[in-house]
Amino acid sequence: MSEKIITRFAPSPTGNLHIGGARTALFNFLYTKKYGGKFILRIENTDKERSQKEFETNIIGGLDWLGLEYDESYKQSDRGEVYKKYIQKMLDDGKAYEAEDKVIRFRNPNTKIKFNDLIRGEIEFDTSDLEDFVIAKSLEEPLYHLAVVIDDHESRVTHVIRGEDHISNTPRQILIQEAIGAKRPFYVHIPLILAPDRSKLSKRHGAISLLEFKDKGYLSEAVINYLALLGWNPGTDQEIFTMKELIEQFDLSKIQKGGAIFDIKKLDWVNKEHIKRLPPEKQLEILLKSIENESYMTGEPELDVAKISWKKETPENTLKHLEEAAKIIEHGGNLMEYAEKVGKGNVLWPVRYALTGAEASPDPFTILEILGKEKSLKRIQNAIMVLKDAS
RNA sequence: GGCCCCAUCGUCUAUCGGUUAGGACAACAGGUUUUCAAUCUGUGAAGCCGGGUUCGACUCCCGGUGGGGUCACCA
Repeated sequence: MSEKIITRFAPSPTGNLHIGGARTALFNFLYTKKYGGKFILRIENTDKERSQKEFETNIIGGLDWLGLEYDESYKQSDRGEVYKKYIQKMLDDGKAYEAEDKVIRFRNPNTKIKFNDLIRGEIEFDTSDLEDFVIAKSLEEPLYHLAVVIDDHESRVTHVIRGEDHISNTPRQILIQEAIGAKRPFYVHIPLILAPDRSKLSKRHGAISLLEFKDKGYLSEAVINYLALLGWNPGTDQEIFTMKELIEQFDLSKIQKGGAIFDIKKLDWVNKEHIKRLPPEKQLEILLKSIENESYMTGEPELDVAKISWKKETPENTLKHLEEAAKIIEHGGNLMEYAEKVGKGNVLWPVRYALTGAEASPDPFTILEILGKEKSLKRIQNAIMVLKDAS
C-alpha cells in the first residue's frame, strides 16, 4: 500500500439519516477499515437556511447506533476562513470572478472532463454544456461544489465513495480541483437504493429515519448486514455476516452497478437470523420488547370469523371449545388437559386467535398470562359473539 | 427535453465466452393435529428487443427500447 486510504461521509443536515445515507457511510467505513485507513465525518451545512441542528443530531445518532465510528469529524460552518482564502485566491488568479449579480462565478474553461470511476469505468462530460456556475454567494458564503473540493483536498481524501446521484456533479468538482491545483481523488459512485417503484428514495416512499429501525426493534447488526447486501455481495452464498466478516470480505469490485429496491421482508429475515445467533436470555429480552408493540397489546384484536376455527374444525365445535375454555380459565382449570382430549389445535388455535387476532404470535398460555384473566375472558367472549353472529 | 448512469426470477443477486442459468427473500403447496412456528420439506418463477463478433454468447461490440439520476445563489 503506497498511500493511506482516506474516505469521508459527507451528509447535509437538511434531513434525517436514511437507509441510503447509512449505506453510503457503511461502504466508506468498510473500505476504510479493510485497508486500515482514516474515515472522516463531514457535516455539509453551508446552507444555513436548510441545515438544522436536529438533523445533525439524528445523523450522528444513526451512525453511532450502527457502530460506524469515524476517526475525525468537522463541520463546514466552522471553516469559513479556509474557504475565504481559496475564494480570494481564485479571484486573484482569474479562475473566478464577481458577477454583476453579486455572486462569485467560476470561469469555466469549457473543456472535456474524463474521469475513471472505480465501479463504472471511464465517464466523459463536455463541460461546455455548463455555464459559469456559482461557487459562492460571497467571500463568506461558499456553496456546495467549492466547499466539497476544498475539504476533500485539505483532508487529503483519496477515495470519494458516494451515491450515483453525484456523477453529474463530478465534472464541476474536477474543474474546481484543477483551478486550485488539488489532486484528483478516486471516484466510486455506488448505485442508489430505490423505492418499490424504482424511483429515488424520498420521504414520500418511506425514506424514514434510520433510527426508526432501532425504535422498531431491529438489531443494528441486522441493518448493517442487510444494507451491505444491497448492491454488494461476496460472490459466495453467504448472506449473514458480522461486521468483522464484512470488513474482511468487502471489495469495491463486487459492487453492483444498478440500483436496488429496499425490501423490508428480507430485512426482517436477516434480522431474524441475527436474533437466532444471540444467547437465549438476550432473545427473551427482544421477544418481550417486541410483544409490547404488538397490536393486541396496544388495542383490542380485530377478528376475522373465517380464521377463528382451526383448520377443518367446524364453527359449532369451535364455539363449544371456546365456551369450555372460558369456563376453565375462569376457574383456573387445566386448559391443556381439555385441549389434549379434543385435539390441541382445535382449542389452542381459536383461543390464541381470540386473544391476539394474529395468525402468528406467542403461544396462548403466554398471552393468557400477559393479558390476565379478566382481559382474556373478555376477548374470548368477544370471539364467541363474533362466531354466533356469523351463524 | 439536453447530458450522464443502468438493464438475469416479483425482490436482492451468482455467472467474469461453453452451467439442466445457481442461491436467498417473498409467493404458493404440503408436513409437524400449536408448550411453540422467529419451524421443516417441496413447487413455480429470469437473461428487455434487434443486429453483429465467435465453433459457441446472459457474458464482448453497435443500435433500439425501458428505467433511473441530474440539470439552483440545495446538497
